[in-house]
Amino acid sequence: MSDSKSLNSDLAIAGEGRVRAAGRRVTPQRKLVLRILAEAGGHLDAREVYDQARLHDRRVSLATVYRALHTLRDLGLVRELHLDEEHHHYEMDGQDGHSHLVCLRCGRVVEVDSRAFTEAARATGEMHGFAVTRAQVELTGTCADCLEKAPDER
Amino acid sequence: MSDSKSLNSDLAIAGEGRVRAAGRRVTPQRKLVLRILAEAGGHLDAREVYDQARLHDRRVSLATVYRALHTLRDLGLVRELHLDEEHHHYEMDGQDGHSHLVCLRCGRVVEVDSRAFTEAARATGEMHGFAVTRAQVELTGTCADCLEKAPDER
DNA sequence: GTAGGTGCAAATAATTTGCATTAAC
DNA sequence: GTTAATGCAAATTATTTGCACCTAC
Repeated sequence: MSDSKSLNSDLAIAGEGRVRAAGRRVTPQRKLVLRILAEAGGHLDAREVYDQARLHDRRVSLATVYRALHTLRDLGLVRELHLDEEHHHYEMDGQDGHSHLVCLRCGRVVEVDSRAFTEAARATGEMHGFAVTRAQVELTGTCADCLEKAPDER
Repeated sequence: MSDSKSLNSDLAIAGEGRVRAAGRRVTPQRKLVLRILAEAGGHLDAREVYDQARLHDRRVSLATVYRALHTLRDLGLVRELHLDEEHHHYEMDGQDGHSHLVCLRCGRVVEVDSRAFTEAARATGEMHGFAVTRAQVELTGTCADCLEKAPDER
C-alpha cells in the first residue's frame, strides 16, 4: 500500500516539474490537487478533490480547485472525464489508455484496460485527418451483480 | 434533401410507437422533440432543441424539453452525449454505433463510423461481466485544417 | 518587485422540482 | 374520469468571475 502510494507520489512530483516547465507557478494548492489525484488512483469529481484538499489545508477554496483542475488539464497532466453524470470527473493522465464501464442500474464504475481500442481509435482518427491525442471510451450497460438480481429488465 | 427528411421523420414516427408501447403518453411535446432530433441528424443540446421547439409551438417550456429528452433517453430512443463541454448533447439513437471526433482547437465535431470498436467494447465488457448496451467513443485531437495552420503547437 | 495565483462572495449556466392545471388514454 | 404530463417560477447544483490581497519566482 505504501508502495503504490510512493509510486503515485512520484507521479505528482513529476507533474510539478511539468507545471514549472510550462512557466506556471508551483503553488501549494496545485501540489495538493496533484497529490490527491495521484493518490486516489481513480477518478474524483471537483467536490471530492475539494473535500480532500480541505483536510490538509482548511483555507483552499472550491474556485481554486476548479482553476487548478483546468490548469492541470490544459497542461495534459489531468484528464477530464465525461461520465454519465451532471458533472465532470478528473484523474491523473498517465496516457495509459484505460476506459470506463458504467453500470446504468447501480452506477458502479469499473476501469478497464483499453489499449486495444485506443489503438483502433487512433487509426480511425487518422482516416479523417485527425491527430488524435486522447481516446476516451465509455461503455454503459448492466453489471454482473445487477444482472443477477433482475436479468431481463431492459 | 426531402428524401433524408422523410426518412428521418420515419425514425421519429417509429419513436412515437415505442413511447406508446412503453405505456407512456405520446404528447405533442414529445413528438416535437423526436422530430427535431430526427431531422437535425446530428447532435443538439437542450437549448437548441428548445429553441427549435419554440418555432413550432410558442408555449413549450425548457423544463418539458429536459423531461422529454430524459424520457426518450430512458426509453433508448435518444442518446445523451458527453462531449467536451459543460452541458450535454442529444441525438437520435439508431444503435448504429457511430462516435465523435472532437477537435480541441476549433471545436469541430465529426461523426465517424465505429462499428469496429463497439465490437471490441462489447467483448471487453463481457470480460468484466457487463452486458454492454452502449459504447461511446470520444476521440479528441486536432483536425486536419488546424494541423495545417499550426502543425506543432502543443 | 511583479505578474500570476488565491480566497471570498457574488454571478452565471445548466438542470431539476413543486404545484396547480391540462390533456392523453 | 384518471393519471401522467405540462407550464411556470422558484430552487438546486455546477461552475465561473471580479476584485483586493498574497506569494512564487
